[in-house]
Amino acid sequence: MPNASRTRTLLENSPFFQAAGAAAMTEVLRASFTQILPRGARLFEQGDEPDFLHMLLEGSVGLQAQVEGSGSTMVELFGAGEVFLAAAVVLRLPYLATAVALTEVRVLMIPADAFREGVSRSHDLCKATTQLLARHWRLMVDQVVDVKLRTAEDRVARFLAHRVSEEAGTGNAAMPEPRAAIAARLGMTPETLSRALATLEQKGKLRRSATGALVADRTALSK
Amino acid sequence: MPNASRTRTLLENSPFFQAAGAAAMTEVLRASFTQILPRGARLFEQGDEPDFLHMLLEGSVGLQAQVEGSGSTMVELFGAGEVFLAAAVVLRLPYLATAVALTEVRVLMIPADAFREGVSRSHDLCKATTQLLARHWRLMVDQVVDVKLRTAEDRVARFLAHRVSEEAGTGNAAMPEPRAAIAARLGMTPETLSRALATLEQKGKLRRSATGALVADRTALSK
DNA sequence: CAGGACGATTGATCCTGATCAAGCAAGACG
DNA sequence: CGTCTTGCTTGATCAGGATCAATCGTCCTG
Repeated sequence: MPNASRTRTLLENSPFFQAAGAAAMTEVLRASFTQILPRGARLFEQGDEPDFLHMLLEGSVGLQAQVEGSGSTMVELFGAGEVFLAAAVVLRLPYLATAVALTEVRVLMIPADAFREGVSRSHDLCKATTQLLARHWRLMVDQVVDVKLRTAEDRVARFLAHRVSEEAGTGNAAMPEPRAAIAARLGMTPETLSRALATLEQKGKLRRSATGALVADRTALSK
Repeated sequence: MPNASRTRTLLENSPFFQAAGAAAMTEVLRASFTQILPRGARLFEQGDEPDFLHMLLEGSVGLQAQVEGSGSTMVELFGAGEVFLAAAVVLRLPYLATAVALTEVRVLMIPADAFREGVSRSHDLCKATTQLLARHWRLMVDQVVDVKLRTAEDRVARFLAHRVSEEAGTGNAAMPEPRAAIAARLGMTPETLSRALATLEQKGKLRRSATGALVADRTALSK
């Protein structure tokens, strides 16, 4: 399938597009364009004024926050179909984090002005934005609970279980992004992540396929 | 000042009310009422279907999330003027956390139906909601960064600095909520909070007034 | 094919903050 | 007015995960 039509399918099936409705979206999309970036590229930097709202069409992007003198973490990972950093765009406030391409990515760039105008003009688009932000808020709540309450091994198990449930069918947990990024998202070092994976494998909750991909027993993982 | 008019003032000055505009708000407020609850009361429970959007008029409320077998944390603290749990109301999804009154509170109860209808009818109210959610998302991002990257003592210092800056004028950091709640919000035990406060005091970044209230040197705290 | 370079894994040790356990101050109540 | 409760503080010990360090495997490149 060529890129153009795959983009359209992905777009139209995304929850955000669904909620906003085709009418409002085509308007906003008129000003948008797609871009392909290699692993390691930065979509924007912490502190920048937001010029674009992004929708990830393919690949994986990490939101990396750095703190003077204390290193950096991955605040969130986004996969294909996700629209991100609506918060900064809506508030016209500098990004709190840098967006890094963790794999090669194809990303739809929606100019911030066009988006804000769309939100102003279209009530449906505004409502869709509200739902998007509400969902994202809840994801962050989940993460806070995870980091504060669960052990490193638990967090890894839950992360894998979540990945498995996204990958409909096969009990396969894809981890296309570098270990260091996943570890940072989970609030641990790569060493700890590695050990947790080893432990889970040893407990039989996980095994490696011939290709090295992780195959998980979902029911075993969630407990 | 009697409660009724104080309520009106607080309401009209809140960022949410400002953004939504008086017209849309009066409509929504028609169905609302205020309630006074003692410390320890629960406004709603984790898992409940949201029946109300809440606006805190006085006092302090904590969002407490509990995890089977791993205890519970305070995900967020809300003070007077804050509107909370718009996310659950917007999505019609069960609350992820329990709301506990950490002091005696006066709270405006906005029926979820009335609010959702208001958002559907009024584009301004919808825009105000996106701004509210965007702000709340950023608060959670801040917290994730804090918990993952900073030491307990740093988090306490930053928390105090923030409280001081809210308390315009006097370098006074109010802590009306129980220590255990603050500690949980900061991702530590009450013991660790206590020790951190002692250390900051000893470093001269903090002192106690005659009444026992904490007085902080803001510039010293932030570094 | 040798030589790096980089990411993941494994091993040894250390440190922050949790846990367990007393003390202590202040209000509640018979 | 004593005692009981509750919340905060202080002390001693423990453990989960970080850090430091070495090894391994894979890919890249000359």
